[in-house]
Amino acid sequence: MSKGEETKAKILQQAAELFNQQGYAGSSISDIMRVTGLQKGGIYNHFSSKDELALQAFDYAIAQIQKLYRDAWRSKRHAIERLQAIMGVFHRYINHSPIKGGCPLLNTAIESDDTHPALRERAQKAMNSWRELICLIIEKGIERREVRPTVNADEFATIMIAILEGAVMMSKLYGDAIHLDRAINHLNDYMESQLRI
Amino acid sequence: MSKGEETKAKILQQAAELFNQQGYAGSSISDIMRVTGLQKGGIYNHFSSKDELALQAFDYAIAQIQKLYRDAWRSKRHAIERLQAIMGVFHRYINHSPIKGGCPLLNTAIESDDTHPALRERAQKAMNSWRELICLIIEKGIERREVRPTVNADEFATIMIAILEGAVMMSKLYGDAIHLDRAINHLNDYMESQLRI
DNA sequence: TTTTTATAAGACCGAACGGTCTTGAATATT
DNA sequence: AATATTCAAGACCGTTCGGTCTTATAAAAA
Repeated sequence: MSKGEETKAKILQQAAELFNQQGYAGSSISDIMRVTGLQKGGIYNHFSSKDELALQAFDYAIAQIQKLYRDAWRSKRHAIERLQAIMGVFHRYINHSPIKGGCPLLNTAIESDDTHPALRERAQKAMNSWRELICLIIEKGIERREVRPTVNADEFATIMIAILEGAVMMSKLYGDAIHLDRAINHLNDYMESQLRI
Repeated sequence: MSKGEETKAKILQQAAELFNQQGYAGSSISDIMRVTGLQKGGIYNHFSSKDELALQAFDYAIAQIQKLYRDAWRSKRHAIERLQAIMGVFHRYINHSPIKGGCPLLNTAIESDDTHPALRERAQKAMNSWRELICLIIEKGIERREVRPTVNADEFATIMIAILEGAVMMSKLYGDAIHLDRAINHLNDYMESQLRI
């Protein structure tokens, strides 16, 4: 990796964290200069605009967590265990994350939905890929007789993601992990009683 | 209501809607001037700063929806019906709201948690009052033998709010009400199978 | 080692920001 | 009807915004 590529990666990492805490509208170029320790020239040499940086920083944040998901579910064979592994990654990511500020998908979805079409589209795609991952695990689980064939994968994905993201919002609001813990307990109970054969 | 009080109320209504769509950092005084049709003098005559307006606008938005909740649950006698009535208000509020942009509590919680302590505190209080309302309904329901005495009211409140808010995020992200509908169906099923005696 | 290229600094720009203050007009009070 | 008060307009202020461009230097290629 050349000097320039290294600088660009560092900007993305630090900008992603800043955006995740302060939002896109709430973060100025000066803020980015401060956290990166660079001047304007150093930033605009790699990104054509604040907007472009925001889009790439979001993609960077999502790519990071997607890698964690992939590793987690591949390490398990049973569908229920795979879903639990994903919840475990989510839990760890929120409580001691490489990118502070909670879930980038949640934060970006909330901020962009009425204001920033390009960012919203990226958030939609990230959400699609998460939903599809959950659906795939469940459908494979049905094939393997681990999950009841009556389960609607798409509906379960909605419920699972909604509870996790809603609970993160509450835990961050209070600075208390208990809400996310309750959400995960609820999902575990629900999977045992409604999904597992 | 005097002329001035009327103007102030109009500013609050329109600012609340703007903030709910664009966020606090994403809305400028010029934006407020545009939606209210007033000049700076007209706004700063009623509010000492943008921050003060933001706080009062949030309180205004929350007071509006709290009134709807109160009316809804008082119209029912059975605990399960009361919870369903609250979900009904939430559903209607999101889909054809007096204040566009989704749930102000969700939006404000997400934006304020790392950036705006005063606003965060207000969001915490609003969340507390929602949780307490749900707890109260359940505890009364237990007393009246409508709800199983084993139910943990506080835990249920977390789950109910998390699913609803998470699902609103998804429905707003996609512009598709299906996710919120699924969340409400899930909660209804859950209440029937786990709460109702 | 020399030459070329990539990289980051930072002065600079116009526009927009949040906020102040004076002033004329509209509204209440008497 | 006369007076006192409230109210909103809008010019104005210093600061910060996102973004551009030239330039010295560091890194890479020859």
